[in-house]
Amino acid sequence: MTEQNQDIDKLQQQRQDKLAKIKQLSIDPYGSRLDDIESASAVRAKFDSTRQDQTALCAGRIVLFRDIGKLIFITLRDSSGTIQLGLSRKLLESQWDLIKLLDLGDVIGAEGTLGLTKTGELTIWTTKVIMLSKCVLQPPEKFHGLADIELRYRQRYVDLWANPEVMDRFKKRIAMVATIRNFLQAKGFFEVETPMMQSLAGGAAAKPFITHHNALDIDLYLRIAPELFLKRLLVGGMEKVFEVNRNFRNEGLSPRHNPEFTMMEIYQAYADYNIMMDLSEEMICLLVEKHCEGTTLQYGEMRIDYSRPWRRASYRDLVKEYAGCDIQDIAAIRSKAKSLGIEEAKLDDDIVVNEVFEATVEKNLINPTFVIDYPARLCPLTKRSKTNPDYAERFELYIGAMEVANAYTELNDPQVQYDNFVSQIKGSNEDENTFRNLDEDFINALKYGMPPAGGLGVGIDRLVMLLTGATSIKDVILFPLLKPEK
RNA sequence: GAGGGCGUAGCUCAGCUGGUAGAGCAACGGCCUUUUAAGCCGUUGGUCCUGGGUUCGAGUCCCAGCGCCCUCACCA
Repeated sequence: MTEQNQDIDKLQQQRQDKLAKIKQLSIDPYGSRLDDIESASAVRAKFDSTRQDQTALCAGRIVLFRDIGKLIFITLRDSSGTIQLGLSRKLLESQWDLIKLLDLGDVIGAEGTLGLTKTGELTIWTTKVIMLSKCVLQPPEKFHGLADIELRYRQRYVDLWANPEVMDRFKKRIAMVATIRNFLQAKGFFEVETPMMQSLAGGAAAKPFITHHNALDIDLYLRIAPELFLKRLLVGGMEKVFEVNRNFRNEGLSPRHNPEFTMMEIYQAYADYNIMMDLSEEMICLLVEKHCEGTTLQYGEMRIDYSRPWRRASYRDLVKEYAGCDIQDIAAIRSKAKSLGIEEAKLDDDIVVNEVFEATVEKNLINPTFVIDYPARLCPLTKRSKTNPDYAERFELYIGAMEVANAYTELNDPQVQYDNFVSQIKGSNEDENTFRNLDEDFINALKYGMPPAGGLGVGIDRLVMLLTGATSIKDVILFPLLKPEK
């Protein structure tokens, strides 16, 4: 039985009728394996206008259809781009019945001879059309594409071919992640995978998602960070490791936040946060060089200059510069906080300082800026500065007023780490609903001795946003979270 | 979670201070062998997001709900 019913709309019914007619021609409307296909861009690249004997076989979706009677021009799209097919009745008399049943949106293969039209358009003068998949739904309008934002996210499978810039952006993301992997592997980093389901969600201050394992009858948390497992690998003797994978945080959505997002974390034994700074600068500049046009990129209203060297400024100096007060001067900081409308009275000193930082400094950090040396109390997993123990050897990288990376000289003293965890748990309040657990096994690992190390976390989605000009994180995630319909 | 905006044909969009639903693309029929969002002639197509209410009359006004977007909050 079919799922067809009276509710099926007229446009769909017309296409179903064509599908039936294709079957009557003894042709499978859903095709089969097709070997030796060339991409549209590969065919464009190989075409030699001095030759008349070149052939090509392409496969893709019909996105434009121009029927001139005994001649039909089709624009076929694959992930590499488009190529024009010329279907002449003279050449394709035996297949003309099938050709008259083709619709916009159908997936077909076409084989023929390459040539140029009068107007110089590269064309496959087709000698054989291969039906690969019938499209029984009406595709979006050919010129505007799919514009409805909600539909674009819900039906990304249409968005990707209806709006070529969407395919291009995701291809860029894919290429950038590949560049990152190659870059790190060439430096001798091991790419590893650590648990996404954890019995303790640690390594960050965030609300986790909870799930349940039936056989063991235990609750598990989707990880909020891979940090504590990657450091265990340092203890295990892997000196250089990285992981690119999803983190999950049970928080609100925004143009910069998706509940699952891709984080890359890198750990390097015998290094420190200065080495991580150099590494991140080198890596992101490589991405700009390989995947972007020029070193100054437009992002929304901002023009961001990625040329090296990037600014490195201390947290304290930046607060002085943009808030006009010294973070050591708590009275001044509190009065500044009040003037910014921050309810500072019930907050700890260091939290107030950070509120002031976020309210005054962040929005000014347009060009890549390393904010270095954070107040130590904000950094429970970070080693303190030897020269001034009030500060931790930590930096955050800001680009386009957005935090894209966070790095430390990793704390490797098990006793200090233990004390930090305990005081952090004490400091957390109930309505915060943030899970803070003491990971005793992690402390145990540190007791075996973790080499001094630098660690770096990079928000891949945000980096891709910046480098592809996407102002919403949903535009760099293939299937962003949306509420289910109805 | 709070505030603001949006939801009309398969798609992209009009629709004024309330008067009975429109265009382009797509589709269908016709013409056309070098088009480029092909063109020309003709035709079809609507639970105006859902449910209430006000009104002689609601796409339009009011209330509630659903979804999306923006801003804010939590955070990366």
